[in-house]
Amino acid sequence: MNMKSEIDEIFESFDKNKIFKDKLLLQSSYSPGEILHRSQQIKQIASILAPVLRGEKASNLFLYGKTGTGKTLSIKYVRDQLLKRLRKDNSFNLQIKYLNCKLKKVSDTEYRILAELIRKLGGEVPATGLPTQAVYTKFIEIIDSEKQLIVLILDEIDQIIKKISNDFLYNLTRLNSELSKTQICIVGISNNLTFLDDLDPRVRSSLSEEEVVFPPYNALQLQEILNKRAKEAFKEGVLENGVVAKCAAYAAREHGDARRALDLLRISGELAERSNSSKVTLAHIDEANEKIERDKILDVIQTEPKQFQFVLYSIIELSEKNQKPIFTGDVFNLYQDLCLKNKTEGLTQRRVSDIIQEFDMLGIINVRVISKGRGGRMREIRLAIPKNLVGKAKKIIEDSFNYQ
DNA sequence: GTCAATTCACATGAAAGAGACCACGGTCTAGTG
DNA sequence: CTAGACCGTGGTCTCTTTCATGTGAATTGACGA
Repeated sequence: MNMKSEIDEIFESFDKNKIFKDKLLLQSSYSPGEILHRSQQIKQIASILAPVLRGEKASNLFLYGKTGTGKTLSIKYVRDQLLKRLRKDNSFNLQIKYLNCKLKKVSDTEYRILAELIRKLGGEVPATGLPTQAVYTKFIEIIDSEKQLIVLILDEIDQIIKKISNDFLYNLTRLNSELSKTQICIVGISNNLTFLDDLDPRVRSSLSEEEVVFPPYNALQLQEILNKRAKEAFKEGVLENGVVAKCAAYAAREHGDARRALDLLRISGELAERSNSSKVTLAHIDEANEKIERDKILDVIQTEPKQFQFVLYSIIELSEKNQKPIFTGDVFNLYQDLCLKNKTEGLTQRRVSDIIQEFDMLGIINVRVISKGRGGRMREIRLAIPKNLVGKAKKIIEDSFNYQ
């Protein structure tokens, strides 16, 4: 977004780097050689998937746990170990493919998931234009072209259900019966604990032949994880006493999310670096915590399409004017005025209603459906942007008004 | 006073349209031998 | 004769509209005490 400050940031950290030794270790994409507090789960996964080493189909596996509890990390670790072991004894063809269903370019449709899978398996599919059935056929073709064993790891598998339907997974689980040579084994990962309940029973039983649960880390475990990485990532002595503990405590409060803890630590370090401090202090953590929150919100606002921004602007205006909670009708009216003033075609109330709901999901507003008896039934909307950000948010939207 | 029907102002769902993008196969055109 | 330009058809995707149905409780009005 603001390119300049990002560039500055990079230059500075190269220029007079007093804080970091190796920042990469704090990036969420980094996978450590050793995973703390997950040996139990990793052992489980390994023993369930072990049959593939003999060329047999393993049970379908289902992993669940909240975000940042090491699911992805663990499965990738096991995958790497399996592949490493395999190389020594290459008597059959094993493929382990990891696919995150939530990535923007992937998610959403059956077509794209299949296309992405095909691409991972070395095929070519155009981004659009083909009938879905054709892609499906091609998928089967490419899988079944030779005798092999495939392990499909589908991360954030709950997204598939939400966006597409049960049918897709159902087809996937039944794939084996359509294949003549190849066998396929599915590992589903979800951070939605209730996900299994909404699942079609047929899918559920076959998808979760085996389950592994990832409990959240507690503050102590988080601390150990952070400590281990911090030792490598930071220069000696730059962390003030209690910094790690505080990061861990913050993250533990957010259902033990290790990724969050690492982000917090990294951004604290960056802030310290930028403010030319030689130490990362407790204050930096608070600052970082705020920054993460702020960036998240402002970024969302900025990248939202125009109509969404109009709606949000209406909400902001209204909630600034009166302290009382506001309702769908108010927002829609003001929104229409706004469109009129800007000579823009407005959306229908149906659509605006959906937009409001989407904002709720993004966490920018809080919404509750209430009934005022004969006064009707509507959403009660409250802005969830911190007060000190409202002005900034408004400005962002105003700026983007002026651009067109 | 009580109880069921009514009514409001939307929420929520389903389906379908518009417009952008794209692949594929067929046809046309121009360049080549 | 053939490679490449061009076009029409039919597909997906996203955002949106249209039409339909659902919904929770205040209000109403009939009813009985």
